[in-house]
Amino acid sequence: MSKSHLLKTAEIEKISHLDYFNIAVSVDCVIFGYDDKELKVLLIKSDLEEFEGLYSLLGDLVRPDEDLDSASYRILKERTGLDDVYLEQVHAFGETGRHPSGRVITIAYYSLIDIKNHKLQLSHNELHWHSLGEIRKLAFDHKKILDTSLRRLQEKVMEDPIIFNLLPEKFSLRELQELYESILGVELDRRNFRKKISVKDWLQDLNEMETNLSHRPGKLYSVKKQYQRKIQQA
Amino acid sequence: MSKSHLLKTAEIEKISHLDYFNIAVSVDCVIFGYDDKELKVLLIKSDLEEFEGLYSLLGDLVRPDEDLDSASYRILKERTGLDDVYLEQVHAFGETGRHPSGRVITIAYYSLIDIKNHKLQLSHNELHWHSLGEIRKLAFDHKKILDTSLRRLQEKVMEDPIIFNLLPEKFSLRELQELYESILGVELDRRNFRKKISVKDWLQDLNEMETNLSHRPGKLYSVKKQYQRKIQQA
DNA sequence: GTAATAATATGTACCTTTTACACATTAAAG
DNA sequence: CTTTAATGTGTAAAAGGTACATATTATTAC
Repeated sequence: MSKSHLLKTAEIEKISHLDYFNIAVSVDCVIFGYDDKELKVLLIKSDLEEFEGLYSLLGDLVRPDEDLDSASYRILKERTGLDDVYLEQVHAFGETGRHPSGRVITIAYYSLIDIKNHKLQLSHNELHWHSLGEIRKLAFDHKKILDTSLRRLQEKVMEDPIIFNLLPEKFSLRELQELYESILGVELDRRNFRKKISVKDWLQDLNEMETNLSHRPGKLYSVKKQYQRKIQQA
Repeated sequence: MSKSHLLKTAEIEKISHLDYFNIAVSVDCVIFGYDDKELKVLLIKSDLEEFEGLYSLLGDLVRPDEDLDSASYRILKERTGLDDVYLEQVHAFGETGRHPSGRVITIAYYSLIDIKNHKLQLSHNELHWHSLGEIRKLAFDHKKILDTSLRRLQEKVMEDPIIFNLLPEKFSLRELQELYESILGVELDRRNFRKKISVKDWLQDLNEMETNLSHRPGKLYSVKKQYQRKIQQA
């Protein structure tokens, strides 16, 4: 059961005579990463016949004895090996027809991880990073979940210092700006961007420079300790 | 079952041997109203022994064949007789210990209704309007749900024309300002408030005046037709 | 070692939005 | 017709956002 959040039809039927307990609850994680100057999301090939060839988000059923938040942490840990991630609940999706095998409502979370730093065990898992621009269709209602999560991330990213979860510990202002541009889908003016960031006072100047570039290196920064929040409560 | 969203312990135990289907799903509605210059919320006396004397939000279990949104509409309709209301999903609350009788996760919605216009059948129902300032403690985790919903309403109310769901069809700018002040918990400057509202262009000047006042009456406005949205999608 | 390259770092003028604040007007009541 | 209790309105200052150009620096190629 932990290998997939998909329900087998037999399991649904076994309990369908019970009136109020034949709704299954799952958690789906929109795992955002940033690499190669593009915002990406971690997807798995759907193993459901109905969705052959399509990818889906990572999810699993919620266990009777675990909190919703814990379930999303567990899924991330099981699938990626990571346990030090930013996670935030987005929305509950519960239309009757959303799962072909039966009634499953799902609570969507998004998470932000630093692809480079955390080496995932992707290969044996059929997990792959997909650029957001290239995703047209996903299994279930996962495209809608992805869109909603991205919108939520966009709304939040200028207000709260969560973006640093997508970056390595040390980064330049250019890298930070490029990441903002990927998330927001707009180009930003460098001088205005730096002004705006410096007003927020999120960054620690490390007095170090980029290395291994074929041009003038930029200063390196990290996020100040007090802004390294990983968890977001309701 | 439709009379309450509370679970009887026997029902929980009957299905507890099933691994993934003994999570019940409920919907709880934070029903906001505005009357007597105060923001109010509709509560019912808890019929659970554990919460004797406490009030709780209106909720019910989600039926296997109904969408989450439909469930929240149904609850509102059953409890208040209203079917023309603004509803928006807020958050899923799913800690293991949140319901004393078993595992129940709940999806919270808030709704905005015009108390004066819609005469509810409150009496036979043990339903009562409570001023937000006076609520200290509620059954279950409903205080937390209420706080989260209010915060969400506050974030949204200056951006989207949803506030008019709390007012009668015709209202003065003073009434509108007082309502904003109740929701946001701050005092607003009259001239600046009017400027801000007029920029948004949400209002239709009705060329009518208030009546039955012992002072100079104000102009009456209504929200423009195109902003009379009732439903809010994910 | 000098020039070319490709980036970093920085400031100012303009415009828009937000804030603070005061006085003339009006309908009703006495 | 005076008092009351509210409505309706504008302007100046501050803060925040936008548009925009030049000097500097580490590296690479010659």
